[in-house]
Parts: sequence; C-alpha cells; structure tokens
Amino acid sequence: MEIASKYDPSQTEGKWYSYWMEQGLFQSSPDEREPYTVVIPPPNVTGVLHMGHMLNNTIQDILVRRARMLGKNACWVPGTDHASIATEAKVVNKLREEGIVKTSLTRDDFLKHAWAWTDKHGGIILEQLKKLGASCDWDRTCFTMDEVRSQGVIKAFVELYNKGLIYRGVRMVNWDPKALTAVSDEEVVYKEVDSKLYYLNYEVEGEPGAYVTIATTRPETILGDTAVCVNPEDERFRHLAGKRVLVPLLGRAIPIIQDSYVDMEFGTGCLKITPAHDINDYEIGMRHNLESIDILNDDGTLSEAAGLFVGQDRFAVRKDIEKALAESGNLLKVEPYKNKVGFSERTDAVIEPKLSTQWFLRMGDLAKPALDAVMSDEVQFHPPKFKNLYRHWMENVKDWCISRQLWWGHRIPVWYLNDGSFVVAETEAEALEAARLQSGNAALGLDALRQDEDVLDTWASSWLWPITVFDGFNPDKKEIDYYYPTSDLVTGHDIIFFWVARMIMAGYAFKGTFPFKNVYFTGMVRDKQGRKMSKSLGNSPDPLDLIATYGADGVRVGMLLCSPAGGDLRFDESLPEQGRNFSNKIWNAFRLVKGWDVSESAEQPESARLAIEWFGERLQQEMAVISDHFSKYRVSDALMSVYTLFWDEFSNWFLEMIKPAYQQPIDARTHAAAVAYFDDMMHLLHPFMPFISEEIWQQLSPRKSGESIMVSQMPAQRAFDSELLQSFDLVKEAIQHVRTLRKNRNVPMREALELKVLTGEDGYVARYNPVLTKLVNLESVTVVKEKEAGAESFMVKSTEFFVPLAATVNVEEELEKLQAELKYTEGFLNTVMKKLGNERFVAGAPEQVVANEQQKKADAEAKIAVLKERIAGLQ
RNA sequence: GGGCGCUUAGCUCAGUUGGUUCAGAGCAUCUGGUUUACACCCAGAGGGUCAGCGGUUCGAAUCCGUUAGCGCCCA
Repeated sequence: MEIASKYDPSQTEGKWYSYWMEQGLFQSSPDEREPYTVVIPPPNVTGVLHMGHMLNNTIQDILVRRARMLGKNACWVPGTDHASIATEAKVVNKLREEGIVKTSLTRDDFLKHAWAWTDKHGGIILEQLKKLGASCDWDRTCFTMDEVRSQGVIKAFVELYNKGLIYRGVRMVNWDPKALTAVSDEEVVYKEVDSKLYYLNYEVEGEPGAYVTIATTRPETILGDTAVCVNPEDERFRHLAGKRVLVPLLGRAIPIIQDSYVDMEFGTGCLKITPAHDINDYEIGMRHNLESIDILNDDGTLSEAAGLFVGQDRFAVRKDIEKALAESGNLLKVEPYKNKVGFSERTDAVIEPKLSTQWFLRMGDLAKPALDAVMSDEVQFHPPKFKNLYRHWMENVKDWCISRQLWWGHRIPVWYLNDGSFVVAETEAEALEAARLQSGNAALGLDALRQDEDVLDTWASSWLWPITVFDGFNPDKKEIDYYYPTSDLVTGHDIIFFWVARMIMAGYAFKGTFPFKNVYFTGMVRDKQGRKMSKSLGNSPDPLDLIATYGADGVRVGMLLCSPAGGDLRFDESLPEQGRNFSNKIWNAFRLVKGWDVSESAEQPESARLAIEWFGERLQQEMAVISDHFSKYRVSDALMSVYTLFWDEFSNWFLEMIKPAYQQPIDARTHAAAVAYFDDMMHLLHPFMPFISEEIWQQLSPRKSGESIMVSQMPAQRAFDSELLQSFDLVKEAIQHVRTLRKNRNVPMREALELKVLTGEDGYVARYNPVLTKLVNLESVTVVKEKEAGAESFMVKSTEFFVPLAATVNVEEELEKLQAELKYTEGFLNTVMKKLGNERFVAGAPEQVVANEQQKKADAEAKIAVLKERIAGLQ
C-alpha cells in the first residue's frame, strides 16, 4: 500500500468526527466514575467563530480529551447565549432593511422575528466548533433562552427578590441612546477623546457685570443646571455664598452652593451642577436637595424640559449652543481638552448618565463568599495574578443593574397592579394569586395585572450557566449532584467580572458551593502588531479558512504555540503552519514504520535493543513532565514536551537508531516495540491533535469496529531510570561531536571511521558502542591507553575521543579551541572555588548545594588536567 | 486621577520556594546536505550587560527600593 508523502487533513478530519459522533463517544451520563465537567462559555447565538473562540475551545477540548483518557467521565456541555442587546440590534437592523420599524410591531410579533433569526443563525458557531474537533456532548446543547434555562433565570429572580436582594430604584444608570436601554457598568468602555473645555460666564443675580466662570466639556447640559458649586475653603468665592447666578440663555436663577467635592485646582474652581446628567452632580444634588432637570429624551435629543433646542440631537446642540453662548457674551474661551468618555460596548454610542427606574441586584452579601473562595484558592485562578484584579473588583462591587429596556431576553417576572404596587412570581397564574392576596380583592382578574416590559441582562442568565445546564433549579437532582461543581472553566480574562465573578457568586448563592474548581484565563488574540483582532480592522483570519489550509490539528497546535495562560498572544500564520509541519512530520514517521518489511527470523541488533531500552525510559521521563505541566495548567508547555519528544527524541534519535539497513527488513521484536511506542505517543498527542492521532492509531494495529483512541487509556506512568538516561546523553554527545567533525572535515557518512577512546573518570559508556557505531558509521571503537597523535579529537566530560583521519589536523585551530575551552573551564572552576572557599557559603547553604559544588569542582579539575595535557601534546 | 502587571536572543515567550554548566525554548537567520519517512526535511552555527541605577545576600534574571518605557483594569 502506497501512503502519500504529505498528510492531508481533509481526508481524515471529517471522517473521524463523524465516526466519533456515530459511536456516541462524546456522550456522558452519570455513572460510578469520577466526573470531569466543563461548561462552555456560551458564545453569542448569532455570532460566528473568531480566533478567541478557537483558542478557548482548543484548550477546553485538550483538557476534556485528556481527562477522558485518564479514565474520568468527561462531560463538556456546549451551548449559546441569546446576547440580548447584540441580537436585538441585529434583528432591528434587519427589520429596518425590510422597511419595518420596531415600534410598529407588538412585542410578540417582534419576538417571532427574533426567534426566526435565532433559528436561522443560531448554531452556526456550534457547527464551526465541530470542525475544530470539539468533543462536546452535543446531546446536551443548551441555549440561555430555552425552557429549562429560562425557568432557572426566573426562579433565581424570584428567590433573590424574596431574600430582599433585588430592588427597584431610581438611579443614575448608563443609558445607551442608540439601543434605548440601560447597560451595566461593565458594558461601558471608556476611551480618551479630543474634546473641548468651554469656559462660561454666569452672571450673579442682581449684580449686572459680576460673573462667575465655570468650565465644562458639555455646554448643552447648562440647560439642566440647578446650582453652581464652589469649595467651602475657597477664599476666591467666599463673598458669593448664599447668592444666586443666572443660567446663560435661560436667565433661570440657581443657587451657589458649597461642597468639598469641588477641586479648587481644577478649571476655575467653580463647578456647574446638573444632577440629572452626571453621577457626581447627582450625588451633590442629593446632599443639597437640588432639583433634577432631565433635559434629554431617551434617544439623546433634547426634551421639552430643556426649554431651548428641543428635539435636536445632543451633539448638534453642543455646536449650536456654542454659537448662541458666544453671541450672548457668556462664552469666555474654548480650550482643547482630552478626557475619557464612556461608550456603549455594544453600539459604540456615547453613554449618557441618566436617571431612571431600574431593577438592581444587591451585590454585597453575594460577593463575600465568592471573594473568599478565590482568595483561599478554593477556586483556583490560572494564572494566579488575576486574584488581585478580582479582589479589587469584589471589594468595590456596586449593585448590578439587571434590567434592560429590550424585548429579546427573559422578561422580568414582576406584575404591577393598577395602584402601582407589584408582585413577583414565577408565572402569571402565581402572580395573579399573589396579587389577589396582596390587594385583598379575590375577584382580581388578569387584566388588572401588567407585566414589567423590560427583560433581564443577558449575564443574569449566563451567571447561572453551570447550574442551569444540569437543570439545577428543578427537583430532579441526579444530573446536578453528579456533575456539579464542575472541574475547569476556560475563558478570556476580559469577562472576569461580567461572568466569572458572577458565576462564582451564583454558585454559592444557589448551590452553596463553587461552580468550578479551576479557572483558566486565556489571553486576547492579537495580530502580529499587537492589535486586537476585530472585524473593523479586518485583521482577523477566518478560522475556517485556516482549518482548510493547515488542518484543524495544525491550527490547534498553532493556537497553543503562542498562548501562555493569561498573556496576550500574537497570532500570525506561521504558527498554524508550524502545526501543519508537525502533522506532516508525524505522518512521515508513521509512513516509515508502516513501510518496513518485518522479518520474524531476523535477529534484533544490539543497537536496536539499546534504543528500545533507552526510549522506554525517555518516554516515561517526558510523561512525568507532561503530567506536571497539566497539573499546573501549562498547556502550551505540555504540548511543547510532546512536540520535542516526538520530533527530536522519537523521530531523530530513536527511529534512526532502529532503522534497518537499506532494503533490509526490520526484526519483529524491534518493530513491535516501535509500534508500541508510536501508539503511546499517539495517546499523548491525542488531546492536542485528535484527528491525526486517531487516523494513525487506527492504522497502527488492527482495531475493532467502534474502538477509538479518544476513549482508550493513556499509557500508564511508572518510575524511570534517570541514571540510564544520563549515561545515554553521553553517547548522544559523542555522536554529535563525530557529526560535527565529519562536517568540518568534509567526511561523508558512507565513509566509516575509526574511533579511539582514552577513557577518563566519566564520559564514556562502553555498552552503548553499538548505538554509536550505527549512528555515525564507525568501523571500530577501541579503548586506548595513549593519546592518538595527529588525529581529530573531542571530549565528553573527562574522556578523550580520537578519530584518525588521513589529512592532518589543523594544529592552530585545534589549539585555539582547546585554549578557549580551558579558559572557560578555569573561570568556571574559579567561581566554584570562590564559593567553596567562602565559610559562610559552606556553613549557610543547604548540604545538597554544597555537595553539588564539590562535584563541579572535581569535574572541572579533571577536565582541566586533560585539556592541559592535550595542549602540551599539540605544542 | 487610583490600582495592577510587564520589560530576558531578530520575533513570540519559558525560567515553577534566590543555589546543578542558568542565561533557555520555539520560530526566524546563516552554513552544509538529492544519507529513498519527511526540503512541510536532516546535520550544524551564530545571536542576549536578563530595561537603567542602587540595595539585601556567601550567592540575584529571581528579593527590596527607584527611574524610564509599555500594557491592562477601575473611576
């Protein structure tokens, strides 16, 4: 059978994914095994796969596949979230293109359109994850707005309300005038912008010609001013206490108040107060019982209350009012100014601080156990540096505005009665019952109830995800008791507050314990220049194109090669290319092993026997390293271990050592060992590169139908012989020296060499001669008692090796090399001696460290002796 | 403005309680190579005052202070 010399992922990836699905290998149900559970960070239902998802889901799949192969009952629950604002905005846009205005539709009609959109686009992203190889239990696919998840959200709301943790209140919220909804603090992105600082003169009432000057970046808001404030310590304004000033253009008189909030150094030291449109002004207004004048409509245009410019957009007014103020003589000057302005994360509209009635979740009590859990490592963060950030946020946590003025989402389970009171209940029927009780009117009908028009923030369903995906709010606890708490959560560090912190709170609030044991924070995927990947920049490659070009395995490797936990990663196409190259390397190693003729009668060469003995230990050594990496969530390092184990140790050393001579068969014992090692390495590789490892595993040995590497067990770990490994390294070193020598002297491989060994205290292991002989083509290895004059030479530790060659050695070059090595070794010995000569070191350092230094001293002295001898011999 | 973090080879980054020859890996570069598994490869090589300065210590890339540059989070 001819095997192609290039590995072609397109021939295998789809095939094996279908096979795994058909065999039901991703499925999990509770049994007696230890569970290993991961819930996917649900991507936006109408979104498409981007590089962040690729990274994130690759890591999850690696963890899940490894756990499965370690004998755990691995369960990875997939799903999507409904992304309230984003999806509603998309649907509104689509309707607008069709000539339909949202406000012309009823809520129900709008929701029909939204569901249609969701049905059409939802799930695309999950299909894309399959291309990546994600081993999710697809039978468990959840959606934040499906029935079970919605029930959970409503039950949680009612429960929290009954505990007094949810309240309705008038607060300053972040208003998005484009989406026409409040958004949470976390959804506001602050950016530095070039704006202007306007200096405005307010005339003192009754004192024509007397002014105070204020500085503001938002001159249009003067229409809502209800005071001017100065610092009580400020001498400059003391004479104004108790007086009033006139708002420019309007002539409305407002008081001059005193509050220590005002920074005397900033601007003019005189601050205008607009309680309805600035959070700090609002607080000052509360302290001084000021009136609030809301001059803006929800869409950002000026309202009747403004008195002027009514109906015009806030930014248009800013320009127009500048002119008007200049004409009226109130504009003193305008300076360029840089300030931070809040933008909506979803719509990029400038956020308007706005007084509004909203639902809030009290966070104080919820935060406490969640904070403790992370600080005590009951929930472990990887990398731990995020603990600090988390603590800072948790200690300063503010109440969470959970209502959104949207239709797409979970409608708030609150019903208002005609008298303005309200009831909170899980269903309409229960609401009616409660309302009858509350009103004392047993005849109250449904028509007397009006459900709150708003929906809940999307994160109000996402934070319950680890619970609701196992139907944790219903009486049947079989699933949740088995799978919860989950094991690992893998997510971007950008949603640590949005999601991670809140899930931990929900875990303690509703389940009494943490939702996951470990959180692995990934970095943000950036382009080569360090820019965040975004649609508008067009700097994000299409993940599916990458998979088509380099294979899913190649892309997975590429993602990991640049992804230390938590740090940003710079992606460019050389990375999946490297992954593809690795696939090809593995494939060709397989071709080699598969292509050999196997002879039952051929004797096993000693070199092969030694190679097998060595690689068995080497494999164990690396498996220990890999396990250690995984235990510390160093997934990239674990991959790098597998990578070098396969490429360097297995392919470049082991296979070369056992390779039979040209056109000769390989003996059966050696071949069997090679196949067994290959099998082991496919296991180690499988979590990282599921497709090629399955393809090769299936071909390595006959397999039964339904078998798969993904549900087979990882090779068993055992202790390994590190002395053997060290002594083998000495042979490798000798081999490398001979190779260099061949290269320097232009001696081709086919020409066999003589090797003479002048043994020192260490550096030579005679039993490995067959390996040495095979890899560098020696005709003999002989132990000598004397130096070999005129031969090329090299050293391993204190042993000297000589290779007699026809042409003479370049004495000068050789001397130079030896002198350099001598100098280095002497310098090294010197530092060692300094340490050993230092009484405080000998007394203070641990015994082992001192012993090491003594060993170094002995080694160095032996080597120096040999070097000096050789130099003398050459001179 | 407040807080946190980072700065190690051309690039991306490791360096795990200060102590094995500790200054590393991968990629890139350079030099050889039609050794029939692989040029998506093989064999080699070069390359860094561990950001600067000061301190602690027998010993510092590692701990402390400080300066500069960069990044992130929060208001």
